[in-house]
This record gives sequence, structure tokens and C-alpha cells, in this order.
Amino acid sequence: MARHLITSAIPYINGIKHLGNLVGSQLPADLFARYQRARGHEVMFICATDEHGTPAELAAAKAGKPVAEYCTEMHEVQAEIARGFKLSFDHFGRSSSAQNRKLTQHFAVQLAKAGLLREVTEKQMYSKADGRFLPDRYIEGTCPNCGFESARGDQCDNCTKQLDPVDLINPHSVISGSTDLELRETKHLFLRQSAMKDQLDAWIDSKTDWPILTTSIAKKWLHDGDGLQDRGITRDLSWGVPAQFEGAPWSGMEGKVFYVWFDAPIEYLAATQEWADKTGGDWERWWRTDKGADDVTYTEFMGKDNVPFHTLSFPATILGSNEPWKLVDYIKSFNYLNYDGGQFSTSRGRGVFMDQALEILPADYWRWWLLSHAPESADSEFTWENFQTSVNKDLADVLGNFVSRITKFTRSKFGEALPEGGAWGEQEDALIAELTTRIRAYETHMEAMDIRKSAAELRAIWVAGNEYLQASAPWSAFKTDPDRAAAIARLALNLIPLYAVLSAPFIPDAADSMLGAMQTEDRSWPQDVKAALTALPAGHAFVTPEVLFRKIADEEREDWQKRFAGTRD
RNA sequence: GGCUAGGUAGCUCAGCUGGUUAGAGCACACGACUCAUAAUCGUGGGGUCGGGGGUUCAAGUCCCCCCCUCGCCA
Repeated sequence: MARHLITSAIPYINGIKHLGNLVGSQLPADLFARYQRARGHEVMFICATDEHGTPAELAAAKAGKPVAEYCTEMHEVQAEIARGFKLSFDHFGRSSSAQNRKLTQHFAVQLAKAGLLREVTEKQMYSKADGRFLPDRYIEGTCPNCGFESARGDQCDNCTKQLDPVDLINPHSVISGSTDLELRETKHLFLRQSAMKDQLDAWIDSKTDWPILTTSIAKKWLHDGDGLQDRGITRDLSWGVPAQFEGAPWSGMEGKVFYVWFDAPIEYLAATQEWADKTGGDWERWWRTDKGADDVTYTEFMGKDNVPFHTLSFPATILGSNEPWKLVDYIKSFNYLNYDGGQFSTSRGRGVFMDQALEILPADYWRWWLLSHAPESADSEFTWENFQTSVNKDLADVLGNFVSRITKFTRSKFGEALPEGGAWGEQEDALIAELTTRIRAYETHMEAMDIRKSAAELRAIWVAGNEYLQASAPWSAFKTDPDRAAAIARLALNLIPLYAVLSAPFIPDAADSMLGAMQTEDRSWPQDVKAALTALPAGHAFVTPEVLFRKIADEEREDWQKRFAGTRD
């Protein structure tokens, strides 16, 4: 039995995520976790909310709530949606936890002791009215280049020119509107990533089996221009992990917090600790190679925007600590999912968001489409037409109808129990041979995290059931040789639990319904297909299930198309 | 402008280190079947593999130039 540590990139606390965010990390991570559990391996599947930083503070202020309270509420909202999508986290943590605070401070101290932190004095805009330093993008003014009046401090959205806040004409705070801004000196801690460049470079080079998307992004950051740059890991904020040195204020860093991108990945460890504190489990067994984690395989899932932090900054933190923490073994990264010819847009309400998706259809419909179209090799696109055809064809016609046709046939000819009599022949041998080949291929693709290929293979396995029924034609056999029809029905009914077990990582609810209908709890993996197809004996009672997947009608599709075109506020 | 990844049947995509007539699903046409959610199964039509040049006995697959998308960065 192997041990798999699996983490999904942690979603920011602010707002509800769209389907592109879901398919880029949480959903494929869940697929992998469910598969590894089904194969009998020990799995620790971790996710969390990323709660610190300025956007959370501002969103809380807008909602008229203290930021901690706002985060608690939003965490529960996201947790509820995750449950709705059947994301099987062993723990869904919070980066604002006490565990993360302590670990983040610990790593900072370790890095300082290793000489990997340096102080940098820089000038930053300070707003007297807001009583705080302002990140560049929270300052707006007139663009000196094109005259656009709402240019941000980091970039003009009109002419795309990169800006410095001091370049802006009439700069003002986005938060309060105040123009009473001044440049002030402030000190920050920088992580000396540049000092670790060669070490990181060699490490990335050793990962020859990683997706090209992952390694190419890492190498670009390592080699572009002047190479890997040092990175500020503190901010002048109040909402975050306080910069402390072994329990005392960090000299020169009083009142500052660690940057959200420093503490967020550390939350993977902290969330596991949160899990341990809640369940009495042992979290270091998953994370400390000196405490049992040397046999753990650690896989991270994320969208491509998260790759630099997970290939460079976070490993720099781990390696630089000089402590035996578990380093990632495989990074599965994803491109973006576009929406109907453009991008999903949170601000313009363009596209389908996780809560809305669950309002209109059950989780399995979304899981199937998103996973079978996962943006692995390139950006992919969600269109309602494609969604409708895939769901109707794959789920309703191929899988759902298979379950329906064989259960109803058996019920009408033999009653609601597996019929007795008859023998297998060549058709059954052929089916077993085909299924065995395909299931082994499915396993290979799942192990390799080739998600689209896994989905295609699974679909082919479903199709094999329909082919078998078509070829063996029990409805004809019944007229001349009822025993033969009984043997066919018995085998076909055994295909239902087999399909349930194989399909569960993709469509867990449907899998439960299928097992429920067949009145079995056996979820063991079909290592031996022939044995699996005789698992339920003659006489075993079943219940003819309700329609497993309903079809999406044209009118519904058109309706949704209009509804999600971009009006949500 | 730099960098990354792409540009393969109407649509969505497979095609590993170059090798027999370029594949799948959907859509389309025809046929079979009638147990089933008018579902299923079979057969077939359809591609000068973005354009041009080169290497090779042989290139979608390698090299060069150009065009076009997506994203990141300047």
C-alpha cells in the first residue's frame, strides 16, 4: 500500500470561484485522490482557503464586517460548495489558522538563521486618510502616457503601459479616494531566492517527467533576464501572520505581516496539522521525512498562474529551512478554461460560478464535463452546446441508458433479482478480454494523471456494455432459450457495480446510486474482471433505479446561455 | 517587442524517441435492432496535418523563414 499526499492550490477567500478555477486544481486533485483511495492506497488530500492580504481586508470592509469574521463566513460558504461538488478533502483548512501562523513564523526564522533573508528599504505610497501603505494596484490616477483617467499604479488598463505609482497624474487611493498620498520609506524582508537559483535549477532539471507546462514556466523564471529574483515576503498590513522572531517582535519589522504568498503554501502543512489536531492523527508522518514521510508520494495540482510559486518560492522555503520537510514529487498544472469565446470574468459575472452550477444541475454533470475536457495540453473552452451534447450522449445515453435497459429488461422478463441458469460463451469471453485490456489502460492513464485519456477510456468501457447487449441480444434469446437470456442478464447486471467502482472518481453520486440499485456495498477494484462479473450471484435482488442522468433540453441550454452571458454583479 | 504553448476531418481533440493506405468522440448519411432515457449497435463519406523551403530512402513528427491564435512578461 502506497501513501499519497495530495494538495490542491488553495482558493482565495474573497468570493466564489468559477468553473475554470475548479477544473484547474480542486477537481482533478479530487479525481486523483478518489482513484488512489479506490486502489486501496492511503491518501491525505488537503485543501484550504487562502485568507490573508489586502483584497480580503477590503472585501470585509465593503461587507461592513471585521475581516476575521468575514473570512470565517466565506470559508464556510466555500466549504459548503466544495461539499456540493463532492470534493473529498481529508481536511479543508484555513490559512489564518493558529497552526499556519506558527509554522509560517517558524519557516521565516529558519530562513533567517540560514542567511536567506535580507532587509530591503524601499519607498512606497502611504495614504494618510487610510492610515496604511497602498499596494500599487490600489492607487489610481491619470495615465501619463495616454491620459486615461483610471490607470492603476502598476499598469494602465487602457494603453497597457507598465507604471509606477509616482508616474500617475493626480494619484488617489482606490479605497478612500483620498489624494493625500506621500512616498514613505519602509523596510521589508526579502527571500534570497537568487542565492538558491542553482539548487532550484538542478532540482527542476531532475524532474524530467513533469508536464512541460510546469517545467517551462519554472525555467523561464529561473533564466529570464537577470535570473531568479529575490522576493519580498513581508507587507505593511495588519491582516496576516505577524512578522515575529521566536515569539518576539522581529526587529525592524514591527507591525508588519508576512506576504500572503509566503504563508499560503505553508498552509498545506498547517492544514494537515489542523487535521491532526482535530482527529488525533499524526501530521508529521506526512510531511517530515525523518518522521515517516520518506515513503510518501506528494502531488500538487494547480492552474498555470500558480506554478512559479510552487516550483520556486515554496521549494526555496522548504529547502532553505535546512529541515527534513517533504518536497513535492510531481506538479500537475493546468491551462485555463475559457467561457464561450472569451474569459470567465468574476467582475463582469461572465461564465458559470460554482454556486450557480450546482443550482442548475447536480455535481456529476459538471464533474464529468470538466474532467473529460480538462485543459491539460492547451487552454480549452466551455460552450453550452458542447456541454449539452457531452452530458446527453455520454452520461444519459451511453451509461444511464445502459443501466436502464438491462434493469428494466430483467425486471419484465425475470423479476427484480439476478436470474438463474444458462452459460457463458464466446461473447462473454470477448467482453471480459476487452474490459480487462481497457481497465488496465484506464489504470495507466489515471496513474499518469492523463485525465482526458482516462475519461475517454472510461467511456469506452461503458460503450462495451452496450456493444455486448447488442451482440448477445437477450431479448431475442429469451424467445427461444430463456436460460441463455438469463445468463446474459446476470452478467450485464454485474456490469453495473463494476461501472460504479470504475466511474466513482469521476461521478461519485451516480456511482452510489448504481451500487444502491444493485444493493451491494462492495467497492473493491476489479483486478480480476471475470470474478467481478460473477460477484453478484443468481437470486441477488436489485432495485430498478430512477433515471440516472436526465437530458439537457435545448430550451434549458438556451436559457442558461443567456443567463450567464455576463450580468452578475 | 520578448518568452511559453498551440495551429491535424464541420466541431472538440489523440498522434511517444521520424517508417506500412493520418486516428477517436460528436455531427452527417445509410443500415441493423426494438430490451432501453426516440436510447443502442454497425458501416460509410469527409483532412494537400497553418504557408513556404530544407535534411532524409522515408516527416504531421527534425531544421530554417513567414502567418495566425492563447497566455505570461516588458
